[in-house]
Amino acid sequence: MKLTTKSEYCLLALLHLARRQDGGFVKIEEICDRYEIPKKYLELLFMTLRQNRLIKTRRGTQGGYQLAVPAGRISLASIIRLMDGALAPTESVSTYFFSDTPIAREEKLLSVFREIRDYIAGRLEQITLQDLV
Amino acid sequence: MKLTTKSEYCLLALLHLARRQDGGFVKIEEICDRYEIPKKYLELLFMTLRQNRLIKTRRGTQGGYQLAVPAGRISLASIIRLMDGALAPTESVSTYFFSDTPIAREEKLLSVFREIRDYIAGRLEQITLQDLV
DNA sequence: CCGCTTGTCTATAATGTCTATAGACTTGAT
DNA sequence: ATCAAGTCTATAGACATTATAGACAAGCGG
Repeated sequence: MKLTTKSEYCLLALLHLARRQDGGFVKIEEICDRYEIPKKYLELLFMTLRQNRLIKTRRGTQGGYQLAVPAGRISLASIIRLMDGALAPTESVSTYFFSDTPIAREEKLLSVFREIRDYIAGRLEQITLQDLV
Repeated sequence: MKLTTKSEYCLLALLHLARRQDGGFVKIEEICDRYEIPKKYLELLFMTLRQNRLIKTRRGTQGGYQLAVPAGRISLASIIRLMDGALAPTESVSTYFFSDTPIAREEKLLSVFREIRDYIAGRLEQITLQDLV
């Protein structure tokens, strides 16, 4: 796992939406202003979030974004996997993004990194946006 | 932290040297053959390991590489930091490679990733090549 | 000393990923 | 109708990754 701005921007943006869940739709510019995120870039990232049903949108005046699911049901793991892929330190110990890497044949090395992956995944699956509001 | 082939190749190569510590110098070709590593690439990586005193070399016939330090004194953390940088999932929670990233202002998010960083670093600092021989 | 073998070092190239930006299009409210 | 938002596809610049090439240096065996 390595967080890029994709995950980081989305974590911030979704957290912002979680905090404004009461009101209507939140304009993207509000989020960009608050966290200094390039607007066009966040729009791109939001497309992915929307296609994966994490957020709902409305167009036009009064348009914007809101969470499509209660904040308590969106884990940090799901956000990061969506934006940056595997939580594991290397894909040879990844559950959802498995592929062979050079260390694949050294079982002891693998088990070290599997243990780390399990810790990370366990932790990030447990924590939701609600916990951070 | 994200392992690239740099770390993975070096972990394998150093582990191989750890297993052949008794004999003399190990030729790079032996390692490359065993793990299917491009020779010129591993030579490049070995330069870094050598400049950081993890390995010693001898040139010419009977030349090759060997560990410069007992296997029990080389942690996985030191290898990975050298080749791939921060163990932390993002540099805003990294001790040795700190820099600002977008999530820097959200203290709760930071603490989640700090906890993960601490786990990874603790684990990888504890495990040495000797443990994997 | 010669010639072979092995490591050293610098430069560079191919490919992929990250981080956007541009611009034409769609939808909804008034 | 018009304006204000989001949608979508394409593309580009910078950087990282993964090497490869080639000239050089050092050690060994005769």
